[in-house]
Amino acid sequence: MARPTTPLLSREKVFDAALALVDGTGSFTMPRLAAELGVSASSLYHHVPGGRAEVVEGVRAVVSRPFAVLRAAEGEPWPEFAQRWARAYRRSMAAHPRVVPLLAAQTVSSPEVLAGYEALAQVLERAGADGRAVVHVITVLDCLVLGSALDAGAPVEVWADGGAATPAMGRALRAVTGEAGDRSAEAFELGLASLLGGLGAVVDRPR
Amino acid sequence: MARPTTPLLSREKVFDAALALVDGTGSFTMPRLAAELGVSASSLYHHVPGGRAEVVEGVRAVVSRPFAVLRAAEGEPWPEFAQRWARAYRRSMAAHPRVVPLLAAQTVSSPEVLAGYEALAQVLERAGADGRAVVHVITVLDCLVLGSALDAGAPVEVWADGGAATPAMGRALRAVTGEAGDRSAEAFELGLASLLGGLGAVVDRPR
DNA sequence: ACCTGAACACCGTTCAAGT
DNA sequence: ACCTGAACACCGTTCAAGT
Repeated sequence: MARPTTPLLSREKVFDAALALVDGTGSFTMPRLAAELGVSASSLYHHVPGGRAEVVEGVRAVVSRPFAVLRAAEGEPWPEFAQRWARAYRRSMAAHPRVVPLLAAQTVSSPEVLAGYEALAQVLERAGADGRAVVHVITVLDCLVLGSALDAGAPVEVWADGGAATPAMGRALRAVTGEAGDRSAEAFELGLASLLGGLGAVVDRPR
Repeated sequence: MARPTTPLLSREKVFDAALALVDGTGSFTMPRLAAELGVSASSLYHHVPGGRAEVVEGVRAVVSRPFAVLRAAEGEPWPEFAQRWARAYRRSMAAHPRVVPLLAAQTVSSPEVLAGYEALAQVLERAGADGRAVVHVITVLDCLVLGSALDAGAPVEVWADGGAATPAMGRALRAVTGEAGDRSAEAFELGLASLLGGLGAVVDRPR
């Protein structure tokens, strides 16, 4: 067919298909992605010249969208916004658990996602935090979110079947399984509440 | 040469060489690993029948050793041990930043590393924490450690050169660069202190 | 501009063959 | 038991060729 009258591909289509592939199978390859789109592998490079790494970054932007568009309301206190920020970020990632390890292996360069970080930096700055405090608070929240998103995708059974080798872990897990609620999300909320308490001192009274 | 009188390889040698390769280049492949060991790729499978995934798990065990051998002292209070635990775990990982994304992509199955988690579970259990509390506390600390270890390996320049798009992040980072001290480690300490404060309520007064 | 097929240098893994 | 080379099905990426 060579050049079709209307393009078969677009960046959007490529990223969406890649996300669907990772959600469904846990990984993606350029040939499989092309097949899914009914196209040859080399066609992808016309729309995504950066190749595989650019596809991953595009998937990051798609997955992070609900988080990346967050902006503080007029006069919203920083702890409120930081809480919204961290929750939205984790939710975005945890909704696509198999994508997270893929993203963790690559540095953030998507402008949309960077804008999400900038929003929090501005709120902290306006609250009177100095540079150190801004960097530390964002780093800590980022760590908890990323760690929790990874955790949300990992199967728990590992610990349980350790059997004789990990009796205390086994007991704790048996006590929790079958309960309502999301173990990973609950732990995240516990951690977030603790962090926001502790971080208050750093923002409100910069050293 | 076929079968040598004394084996050329051992599991230890394979794991150590893989770690060195990842530390040095950021990744490893079976052929490159074999070349580094002066051996053919197919030889590796005699010592590591599980292939690539087993090598990754072996590297995890090597990297985590300083953490995995931790045990609580007689009568050591749980917050003290939890702090030692989290610090040792993060230090082990942050010492090999390029290995962390590799490990994050794969579920923990190394018995040595699982024993490290079991040690913390036992301390929490003895302190009177119920199953829910044990699981939540370990999960939260695990998230912070893993997130921070990933963060420790990521380059920061990304934010700075966003330029006009991320002015507040840029200001904050310029204020911090050139300072003594490790940004990632400081943020981790801040987060750890906050968490241990907040988690106390859950352990000491299980719901 | 956009798609294709052929080609290149690489993967991870298996397996019969050697000692 | 331990190492080898050949083989297999697969990668990511490039590029000349077509419309």
